[in-house]
Amino acid sequence: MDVSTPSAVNGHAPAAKAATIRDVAERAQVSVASVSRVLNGSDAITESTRRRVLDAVEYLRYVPHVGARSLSTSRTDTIGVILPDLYGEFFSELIRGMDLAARAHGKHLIVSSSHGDTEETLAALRSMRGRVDGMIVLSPHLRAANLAADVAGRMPVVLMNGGLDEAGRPSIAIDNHGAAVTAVEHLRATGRRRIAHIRGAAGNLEADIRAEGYASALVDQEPIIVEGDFTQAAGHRAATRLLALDQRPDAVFAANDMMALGAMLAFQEAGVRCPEDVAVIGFDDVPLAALVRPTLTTLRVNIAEMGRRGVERLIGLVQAGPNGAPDSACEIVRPLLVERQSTAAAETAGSTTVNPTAQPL
Amino acid sequence: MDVSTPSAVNGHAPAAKAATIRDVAERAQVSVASVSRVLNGSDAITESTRRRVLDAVEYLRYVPHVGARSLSTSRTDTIGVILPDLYGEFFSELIRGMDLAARAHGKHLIVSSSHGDTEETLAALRSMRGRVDGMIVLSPHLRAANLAADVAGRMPVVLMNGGLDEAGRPSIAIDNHGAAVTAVEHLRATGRRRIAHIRGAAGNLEADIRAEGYASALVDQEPIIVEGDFTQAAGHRAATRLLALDQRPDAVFAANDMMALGAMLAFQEAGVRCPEDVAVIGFDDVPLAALVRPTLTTLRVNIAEMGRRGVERLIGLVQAGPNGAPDSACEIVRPLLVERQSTAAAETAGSTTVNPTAQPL
DNA sequence: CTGTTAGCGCTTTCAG
DNA sequence: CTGAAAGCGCTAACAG
Repeated sequence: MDVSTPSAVNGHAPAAKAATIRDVAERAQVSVASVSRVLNGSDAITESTRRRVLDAVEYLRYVPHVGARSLSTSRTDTIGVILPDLYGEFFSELIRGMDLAARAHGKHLIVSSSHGDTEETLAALRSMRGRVDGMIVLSPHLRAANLAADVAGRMPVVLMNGGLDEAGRPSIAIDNHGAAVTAVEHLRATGRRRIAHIRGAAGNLEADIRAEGYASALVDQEPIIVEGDFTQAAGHRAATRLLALDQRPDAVFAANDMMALGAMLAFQEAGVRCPEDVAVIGFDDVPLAALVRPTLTTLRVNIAEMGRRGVERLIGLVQAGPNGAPDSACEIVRPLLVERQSTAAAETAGSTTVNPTAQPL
Repeated sequence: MDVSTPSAVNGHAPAAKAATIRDVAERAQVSVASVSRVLNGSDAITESTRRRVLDAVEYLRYVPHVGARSLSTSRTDTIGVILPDLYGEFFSELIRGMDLAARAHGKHLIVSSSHGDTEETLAALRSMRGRVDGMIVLSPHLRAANLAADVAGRMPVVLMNGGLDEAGRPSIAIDNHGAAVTAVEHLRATGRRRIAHIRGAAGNLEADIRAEGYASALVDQEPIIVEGDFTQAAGHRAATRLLALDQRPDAVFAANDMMALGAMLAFQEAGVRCPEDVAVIGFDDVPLAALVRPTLTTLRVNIAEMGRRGVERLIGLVQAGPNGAPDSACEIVRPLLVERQSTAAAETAGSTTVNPTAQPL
């Protein structure tokens, strides 16, 4: 052993260049096939061969080249995720859930954001060819998502884009319509009779469905819908417009929590009390919802769980292979109503004068 | 053309199996080499060849197989990121910044979390071999990070683990010590004389350095340190313990914003006013910091920007190649003091009776 | 049980 | 300007 080589000191080969399976075979005096076998724990192998191989691996610090491996096995053990964006709690929770599930199955995750652009979605998808075994596509636009599924060709794809009408494609979607109805009904049940809606970005599928659900659940009133884009600032602006109305609403259903929070802030600034003067309900149940005062009633979506399910669904498809039973089901996630202070019943609300001097967090 | 094949209708080949470069060559009546040339825009190519190739590509919906390509070019155009966790705003912001930078340079991102475990960190690192051109490693433990850099062998690695003493390795770190000193000095400048510290998890490098910086900046007082773990709940517990002290502190420096918020909540519940009775300063400047009341003074770290810098640094290393000028610099990010209400000067604080009835968000 | 060998899909000399 | 052929590192028959 050439002790003059620095790294030879700790019994390792100089790592000028990463060792290949051939180097290992050579050093262990066996064929590459045997090395491969040992490393993949496949066949029966003589204990002595195994030892020699493992020693060589150790000595050379050999790490199999996944790229090469997947080229020959045509498996990558990686799943691709295409998101419209990476900003905000929704996506980070989703990724976390997916990562957890992926790890549990020994898969890798490769994430790409498309910035909501259909072209970019497709570009991202293409660039994943040969890099992943399957994909999960989130897109606020039905078209992009479906297109993506087409482009993918034989690669399994799970759609998670909020639409329920993914006929023929494996997908997971939130029951946006049903949840919106639940929101309105809850507001009515707590005594509100003039309910407004701050909707999400135009053209966004989920926003459309929630708005539609809202409208369909109204009783004795016309829809009062103001545009938003899922940001807190938009919620603030929308609420300001609502306040300027001749007939102010006594309740607001915001298409997500961040807008609900923005609206609450606007109300507060205007001296309009929540929930006494106006009730507010959000959607998502971001952690923040329980931290503000009044705490925010909302429709909880277990995002990480959705991510997990998406991954497991996809893994199922991958394992089934192209000849597996065709999976065309749309799994539905039903948001859960979480009642908090912001929609406390109108009649009892007035008496909720708990420690008015406290500095709410 | 076989019009009976469904997809032949829109002028495409049946996509039973993804087309390879050979299929394209065959259909275009050229060699695979020419196809490769056209696709890589390399050599000069006859216009007619180019056309034929592009037509074939279009017809076959050919997408190059990145895995195969990288096997022969030994480039992957992908950078790997190993994080201790994926939970919370810090990491999502970091990933967002990294993604932005990666996209800007036409690179992909592959993220893996190690759950803080050194073994897992190494495993993740190994599994990235051949999949990435370089890595960014975040680890709260110096050891894991350094080990990782070793294991990586010839692969460029940028460390982002909070330690400043990464002698000999390219790295990016927050000036935790300096920022902690700034926090203490700010508290003193606003009249506080008995400053406590809620520290981060034991064994966490950043937590250690912040605590040390805190202690070093004290004047005329002994350190008052209570343990935390970066969660809001820990901040709450820690504050409760501080309140039980014989001599209550008149200021608290929490090692991050979430703990600061938890502490504020605890103070509020105990009827202790902030900032009048006790000032609170956090670290990070999460969005929430500006939304609570009182708004939270904190040390802002531009996380997305850090992510961007990490990626660009790594890309630089990758392009420089193994023979590039050795880069052993530690880039330092200095947090910025953002003064808000939670540390308003003691003497003026009393008069800040702005609209006490407002429902703070 | 182990070695030989033919690819996986692509890039890249090296000759025409 | 274009084609033939040699790999990149690994796996998986197929023989021994």
